[in-house]
Amino acid sequence: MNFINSLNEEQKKAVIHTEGPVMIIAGAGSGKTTVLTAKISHILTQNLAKPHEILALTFTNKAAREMRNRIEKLVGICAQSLWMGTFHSIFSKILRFESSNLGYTSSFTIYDTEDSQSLIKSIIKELNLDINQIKPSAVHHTISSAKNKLIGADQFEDFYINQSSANYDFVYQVSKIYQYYERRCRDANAMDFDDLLTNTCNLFRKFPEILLKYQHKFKYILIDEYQDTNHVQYLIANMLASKNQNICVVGDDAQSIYAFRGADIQNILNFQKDYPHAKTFKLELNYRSTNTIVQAANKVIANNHYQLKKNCYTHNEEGDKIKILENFNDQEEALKIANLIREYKVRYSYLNEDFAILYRINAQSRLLEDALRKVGIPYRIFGGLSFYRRKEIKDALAYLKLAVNPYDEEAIKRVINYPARGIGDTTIEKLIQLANHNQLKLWEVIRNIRHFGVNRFTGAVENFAKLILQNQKAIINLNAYDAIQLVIKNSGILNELKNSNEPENHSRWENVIELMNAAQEFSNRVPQNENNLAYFLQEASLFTDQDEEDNDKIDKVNLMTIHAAKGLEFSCVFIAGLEENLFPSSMTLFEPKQIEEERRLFYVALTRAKKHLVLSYAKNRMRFGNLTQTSPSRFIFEIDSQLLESNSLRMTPAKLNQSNNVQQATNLTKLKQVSNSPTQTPKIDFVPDPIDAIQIGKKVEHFKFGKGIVLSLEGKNDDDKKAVIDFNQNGQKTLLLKFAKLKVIE
DNA sequence: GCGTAACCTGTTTTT
DNA sequence: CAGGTTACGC
Repeated sequence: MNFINSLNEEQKKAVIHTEGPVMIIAGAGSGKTTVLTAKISHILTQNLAKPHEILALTFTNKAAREMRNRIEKLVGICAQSLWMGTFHSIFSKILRFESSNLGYTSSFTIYDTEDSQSLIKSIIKELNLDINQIKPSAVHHTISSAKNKLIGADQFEDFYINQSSANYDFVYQVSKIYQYYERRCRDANAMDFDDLLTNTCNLFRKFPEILLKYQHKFKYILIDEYQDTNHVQYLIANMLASKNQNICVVGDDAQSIYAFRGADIQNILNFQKDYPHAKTFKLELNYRSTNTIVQAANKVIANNHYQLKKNCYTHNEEGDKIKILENFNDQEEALKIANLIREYKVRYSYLNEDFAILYRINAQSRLLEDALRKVGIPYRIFGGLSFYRRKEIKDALAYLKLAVNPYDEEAIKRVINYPARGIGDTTIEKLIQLANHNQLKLWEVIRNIRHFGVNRFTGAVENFAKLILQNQKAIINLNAYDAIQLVIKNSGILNELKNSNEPENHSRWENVIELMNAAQEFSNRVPQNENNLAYFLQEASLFTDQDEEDNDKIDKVNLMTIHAAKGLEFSCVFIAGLEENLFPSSMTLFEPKQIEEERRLFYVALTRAKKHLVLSYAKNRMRFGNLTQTSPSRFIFEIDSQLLESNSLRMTPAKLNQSNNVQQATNLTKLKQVSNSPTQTPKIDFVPDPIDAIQIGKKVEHFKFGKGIVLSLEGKNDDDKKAVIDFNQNGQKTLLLKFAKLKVIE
């Protein structure tokens, strides 16, 4: 086979070993995608399986699409029937077939993060809890990680209350919210992102015959980016593979950067334990970067404790040294980067698209954009607000969702008064109350509003119900495009936007039109049986920033977060904002494990570069609206200084972990940030006995302290005045507690 | 019920 | 700085 001959020896071995469990550890730039594509093509051309018998799970839709296209070039049109996509999209598809077994209809809708948090927020309000103490985002995160461990609402309290670091109050409240949340999602015939995984898992556990069907169906299972799978994904993959044992996982533990989202690096570290007969292949030859870049990356990642042994190397040229860009402040940084891009374009004959500027947080893009505009360099920005998350698009989608699933509570709340029909917050609250008291679903109350007596708002609610019912009827048997046209027209959104005086509403109008174009494209693309609103909405819900297609072919510089850059490569990479507290992020400074994830993130950033690498930091940066002094990131100093341009680093590293004093100073900074009165200096009282520390607030009874100090802060209320910093023996692990908002870093 | 203006609060990363 | 929330006047 032609495509096999072009591989190197290791790659070839990994490709032709098709039977039994296989783990491929693929270093950055080692041709991972090539191997996966070749492997699937090999299975097909050897007639080991039909396309629809192969399940290939990827991390993004875009990765799936690209791989499918490449396979199609090798083996032809049959690649279209491969089961290839993200965990979430493949499992949604399975869940639509099997939904009735779980008590959903096949037209269930999907709640994105915003929907989930909005629902949690209303539950918190209904329970009369303080929104400032129990934050919806924190609750959602806690529920989400519980779901990823397959801990249901009924087991939640038992599970977490036994943890030594548990905050009883919080656990109790979340447990309650969790139970309501689950119930409301089910009533709404909606699944959140986590449900798409846990429901699939539960489906297979409860119905062995269904599991068996899919075990037989999928002769080969391949999983890309295995280092970023979470526990549920891991369990499902193992269940599906247990019959044929043909599971091939591909990944690089050094590039695991999604632990915050539940990814469990142990999945890849333990693969050999899970499958003792597994064959492991290591792809260590880097085709992408210069030797300088490969060595720098190796040196950095060597500082991590949790990793598989690997020796990445390259036959590429030595290449130029890594440049360090020191700047007075963040504005100067942006401007210098922009100017350097202009310079490099001439010196190395690069195009705009050969450049990427990577950063830790999306907020950093603003200044960079300003500078690029000023210098006249066109740029393309990835991430930020993706098309399907914009307000006007979500409004339009809400009407579409209601047409297939009127029970969708979040969709109802979104558009019941948009365009305005005189149904305000109080009315909505009343409707929800009616639903709760009568054990009904929100839609059932709205549809039968007259049964609950006649009010000022009855007519308005009735009209809304009529509109939804009308849409629901009208779209039966329509394809996605025709359905959208009809529903959008009925909704009155376009008129609302068109008649508005506000200038930004014109572009919103254009976006809604663009949504209709997307539906047309969808209807032309998908097979007949999937050409309906439910599937279109599913695609929209699971669409991510990283899937965004370039809609123009103009040569532009690329701007994105490092997370968004995973899997991409550029000739010249700038990493901006390499400062302590920003990268590594201030949120991660206390836990070695989190620092390791930040380091892997840095590793990912470094290894995106093919030829040139510029590391940049500013000595002053605007944060919280005021100027703060910074010190260069510890990660810069982990690179061999011989690999850096000489004399380029003028500042010395912040002294880390040298003594408790320094550690305390860091913690104080941190505390000041947390405190409501950051300008005031905290007074420090040393408390020799840890018991004293425990007695300060009732809520900490469940914590175990090592040696601790107590700080009294000049806060607005009593809670703000109390904080405890706890050091364990080696002075490394730090717990930071503030009773007002107990923030625990395990 | 709705619109505006002052006010508060808090910053990772995203399927 | 920015977004989200509250207070207030219509």
